Amino acid sequence: MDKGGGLTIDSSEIGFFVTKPTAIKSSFLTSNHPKWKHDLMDFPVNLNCRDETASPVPSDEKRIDEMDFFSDKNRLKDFDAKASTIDIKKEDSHGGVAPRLNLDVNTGLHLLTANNGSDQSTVDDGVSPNSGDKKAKSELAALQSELDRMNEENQRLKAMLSQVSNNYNALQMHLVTLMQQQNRKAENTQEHEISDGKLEGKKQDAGGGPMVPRQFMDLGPAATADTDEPSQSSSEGRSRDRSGSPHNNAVEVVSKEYRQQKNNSSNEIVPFDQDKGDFGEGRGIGREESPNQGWAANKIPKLNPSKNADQSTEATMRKARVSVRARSEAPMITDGCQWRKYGQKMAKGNPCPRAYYRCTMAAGCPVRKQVQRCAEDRSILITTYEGNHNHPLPPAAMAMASTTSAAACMLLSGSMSSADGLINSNFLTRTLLPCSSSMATISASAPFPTVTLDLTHNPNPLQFQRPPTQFHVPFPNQPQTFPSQPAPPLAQVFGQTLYNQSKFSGLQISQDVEPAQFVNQPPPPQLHQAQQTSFADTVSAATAAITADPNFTAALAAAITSIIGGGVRPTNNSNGNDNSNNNNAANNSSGNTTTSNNNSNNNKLSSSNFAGN
DNA sequence: CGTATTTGACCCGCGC
DNA sequence: GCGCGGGTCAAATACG
Repeated sequence: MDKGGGLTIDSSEIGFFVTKPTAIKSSFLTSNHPKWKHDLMDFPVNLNCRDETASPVPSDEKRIDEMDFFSDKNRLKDFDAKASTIDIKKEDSHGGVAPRLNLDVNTGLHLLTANNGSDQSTVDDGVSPNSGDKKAKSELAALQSELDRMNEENQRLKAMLSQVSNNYNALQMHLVTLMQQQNRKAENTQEHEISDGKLEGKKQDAGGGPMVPRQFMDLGPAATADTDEPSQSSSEGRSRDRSGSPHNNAVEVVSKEYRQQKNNSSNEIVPFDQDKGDFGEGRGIGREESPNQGWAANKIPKLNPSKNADQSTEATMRKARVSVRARSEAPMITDGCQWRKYGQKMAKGNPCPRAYYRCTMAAGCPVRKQVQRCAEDRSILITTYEGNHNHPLPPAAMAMASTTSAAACMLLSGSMSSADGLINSNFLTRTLLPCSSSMATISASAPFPTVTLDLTHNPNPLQFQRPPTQFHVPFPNQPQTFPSQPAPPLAQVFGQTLYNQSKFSGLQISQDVEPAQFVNQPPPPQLHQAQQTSFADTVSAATAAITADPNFTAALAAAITSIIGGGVRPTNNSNGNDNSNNNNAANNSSGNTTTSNNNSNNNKLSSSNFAGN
């Protein structure tokens, strides 16, 4: 749709929620113009019309007219009067330019063709002869009726979306309530266990009622949800991976992953339970990332004959991946983690090799990532993450980890928590990156459910040029994230966004900052209040507000965008360069990666890994 | 010499 | 059953 030419209406832009469930591309027609923001939900068609000014008409004239014309939909309805007004003004100021101007106006109304010579003659005639005027008026009337019809349809779609969103939110809240009840029951059960030792019956009672929410939103094997360090037997019993294979390491990793997964399951119910062990935020990330289990773990379920339902869920979770597309000449984007390359393969359909990295910040960390250049545009680096860290993360790694984990969680919540993938996928698309345009792509058709964060179409290049503190994730024990970095890592913006938004997805978020507000006390939806508070509070309040008001998304997008970037530019002519610069800057300033993405090694590795092959 | 990278071989899942 | 492709291993190699 972003390639849609001229003023042609794209159905996905008329109602972005009417999209395919399998491959949804966020199409937030972001524009920071206040009028655009205001009309975003009411008349999204306007935005695309304005964004793409491919007409040979001088851009100054056209832009001004289109801005005035489309920025207020009411003017469309009163077009007759307004059109003549514009004509007069233009004639006054530019003289003979008037015909061109009218051409633009008519083009905009047609919304179908970029240029229409008949329009020009029509409107030219409309200035003088009566017959032409009538013709123009009749045409305008037809257009107006068409416009009304489209508005009506849009309203209808909006109503549908609102209803669906309300239902979803209601279900989500209900789920949270049930989970809390379950948690209380579990606690009571434990108390009883301690007091009178009656374990079995109580556990069954406790687990009997809340089974629905668990099935509904199970992000992990919940059988041993309350164990901090689940027993080896239970985890290993379910994590048999290539038990006969020589991949002992994989088995070990998988076992750890399952333990982690169980923690995830419990923590999503106990949002304030964040002090298990010393993982801190890194652990929080790991919990969020419960759906992302290690590469090797993808093969587990086939060797687990029991608990089919759970297995399918687990398989889905483990297969979840988060792919980040960014323009970068560096061989690898800097995400703050230490990676060791353990393989490289030529993938089918791509002349560029795919490099395999594993996290080496801690022994047995299951996180893997694949790095590959885009076949179509080799300036685009595709980094795919999978797995959750089992160790504390440095501040520099938090953003990307938050990004990937939150994206994965939301992806899985969307794909698993409801049978209606359409709704959830769109919900996810809308909520993943409301401040960006065409950045989040959810692909359920791929072998693995994948969230693709496309940073190659950065709608607001300026946001990366801001001081890093503007985007600093306010982790309490990380006072300085990138003190010397000229530009924040690309992940940071997304990290904050996704991290916060993952809260209202109802998933497990238990980082030290801001105990999950959503689960217990969703703040009231007050955008204006949010805009005036700190960034963290702002986003938290805003995300919580979404849960109460689905129509709040557009406003939130504008709010976050204004906060983060100070303004979204509808044009993205230099996006690639900006992103590329940003990535390189991030690479140059980070010394956390042990792979050769530092200054001296960039060229070497780049040539050997990607260019040479 | 220790560590990281390279690269061919191997394992596994999947489709035919 | 076989071939293909993705993912991983581990010996060889490179590098500081």
